[in-house]
Amino acid sequence: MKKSTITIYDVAKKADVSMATVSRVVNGTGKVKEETRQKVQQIIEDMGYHPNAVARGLASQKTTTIGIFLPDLNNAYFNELAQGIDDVSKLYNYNIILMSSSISHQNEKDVLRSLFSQQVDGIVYMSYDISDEVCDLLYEKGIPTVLAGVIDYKRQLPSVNIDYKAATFEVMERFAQKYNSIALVVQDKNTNVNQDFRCKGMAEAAKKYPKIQFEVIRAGYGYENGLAVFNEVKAKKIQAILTTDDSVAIGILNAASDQGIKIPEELEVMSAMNTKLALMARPELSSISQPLYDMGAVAMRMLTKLMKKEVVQDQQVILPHEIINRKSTK
Amino acid sequence: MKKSTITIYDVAKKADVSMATVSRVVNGTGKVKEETRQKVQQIIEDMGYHPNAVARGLASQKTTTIGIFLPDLNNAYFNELAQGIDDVSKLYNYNIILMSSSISHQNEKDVLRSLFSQQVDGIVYMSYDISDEVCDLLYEKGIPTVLAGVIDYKRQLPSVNIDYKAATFEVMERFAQKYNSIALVVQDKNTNVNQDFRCKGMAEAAKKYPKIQFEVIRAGYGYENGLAVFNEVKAKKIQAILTTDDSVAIGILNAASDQGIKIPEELEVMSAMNTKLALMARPELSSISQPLYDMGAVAMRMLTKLMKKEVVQDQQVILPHEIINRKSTK
DNA sequence: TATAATAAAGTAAGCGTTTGCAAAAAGTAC
DNA sequence: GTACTTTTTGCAAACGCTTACTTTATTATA
Repeated sequence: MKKSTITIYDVAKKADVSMATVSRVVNGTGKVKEETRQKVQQIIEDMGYHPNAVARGLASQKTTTIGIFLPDLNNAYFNELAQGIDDVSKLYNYNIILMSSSISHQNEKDVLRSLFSQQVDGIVYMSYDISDEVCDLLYEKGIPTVLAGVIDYKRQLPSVNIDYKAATFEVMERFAQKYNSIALVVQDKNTNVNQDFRCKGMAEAAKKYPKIQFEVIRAGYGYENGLAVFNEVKAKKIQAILTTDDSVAIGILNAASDQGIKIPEELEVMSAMNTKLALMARPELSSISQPLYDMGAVAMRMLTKLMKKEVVQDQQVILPHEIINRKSTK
Repeated sequence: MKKSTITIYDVAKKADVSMATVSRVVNGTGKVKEETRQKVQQIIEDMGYHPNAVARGLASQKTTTIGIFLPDLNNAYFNELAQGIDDVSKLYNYNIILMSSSISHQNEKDVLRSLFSQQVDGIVYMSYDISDEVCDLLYEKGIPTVLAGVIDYKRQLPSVNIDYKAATFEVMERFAQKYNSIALVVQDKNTNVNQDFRCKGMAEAAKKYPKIQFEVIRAGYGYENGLAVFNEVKAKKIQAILTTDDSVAIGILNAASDQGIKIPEELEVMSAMNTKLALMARPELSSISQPLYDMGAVAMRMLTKLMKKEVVQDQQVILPHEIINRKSTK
């Protein structure tokens, strides 16, 4: 155990200056004579003084802390986003308070409120979707917030995404040129905007290719659900499939292989997350590539601007996507 | 934008009591007459008052926040541990400040100090290993800390682990009964205690089975390194291999398949993390199972006790491991 | 050299809570 | 009704730092 904490006051006394001066050299604010600056700096180092972030937060009403909200700590999609956020936040010296809501939307508002009471300077919100309620709460609170990989219906909140609708359409169109039975696997949430966009993309394709049969299959997230959904795929004689979640796709892939169905010859599978799982799958998983890391990074960068009250003209960022053909599509 | 924040003072005024009383009902501390309690409670709800965690932290010297330190945000191993931590922390109403050190040990101490200045009540430290320096820093600071999935040489710090040496020995022994050329893939850090234990486990097996050739292969973490390491495996005609990292194992698996090497017939592969990746691999990856989620949970539980200054008799927890045979071993 | 600017340093009032201690109120026992 | 407990409450001092404002020192200007 060390001796009790050293405060700015201790430093001031030892340096024979006022706390204000010490504060100034610590923060680099205001004018301080170079000479005193050095003296104080030296003493700070000698004493091993480290400012108390909590006190600072209370006094300045800024915590240099941002809240990151995500539904699941153990999910490659959010983790890659989070990594982008984390790296940029480091660049700007922000600390991160993590809040996971573990699936249920129920307590989301409480979680958020807890973030508020922590006085975070800003929030990056990630999720499969965002409810109007949450969106309003965030908006009304007036605390800088940006959505990453998710978008709200009303477009009240700044966000960083790809164009889900267009991406889906592209894939669907490509499939439509070769097959007549195509499926989109979508998660069974009701209020999911992102999924909505995907469905719209498919609808558009369906309109353009009226003879082709387009199917929506609803399934949960995760590998097991992919495994499970394969039977439906098989029963319906689907020839090509687009999923949202890599784990689901891999489930389908593996279920197919296990049953001796050849991929991509008998079934083409494309996913839409392009996490690093895609490379580990066999056959390697084709995917719409969302630049997850970049999305996180851009979101965080935007948030720093918002927190500094800089004007950000385009608050609805759409990053380019790609379609990456690996071995699960022809 | 909402009207400016409501403080405990506002509530007190409206309820016509002192701040002290409001504080008491908020925290459930001290005696308050049931009648006033209800009145105040009501007003709190009506006004939508939420205590300011920062001020509270400053006044009480407790932030109900713990720091989680990990090297990589996007790594299934740490994520599963983190999930265990997160769930338990939720149970006890602790918030989480996340700090990732992104690989380099360089700035670890700074990162930790930043955690200190945030006045966290406790720390869960995860990493591939822990340097003596960091260990001492943590120890001297006297802030409750527990290591999860890692152990320090000196055993100064409480920790939760499996018995790496024994687990390795078991696998090695099993391999030794069938083959005469066996490898252990280990990460090329110098000061890695966990790896050390593994090597010791192998050494023991080597001693017991002197005719068998045991090999240590050094490689970095991650899928690509697994891919890369396969050539060495092949060149040395290794027949069975144990890796630390699932991604590395999958790299080996895939490289082998890609080159037409049959697994497990021509090469047995076992890993030691048993993240959910193991199930997604084809063939499914056999693995020593570390109960990662539980390790995280136990670590966090222990931390709560430490923070409450309860005595914890056994501070070096060893959780049982299993050897799970899937399809990559016979 | 006097005077206006400007730079450097200090003062002290917060920031929103908690909490030890004291005061007031409500019970009890006689 | 008095004296003494025991509850309830309120007061006000921290907690460690920032920052508007003031004072003092320094430099530039004429």
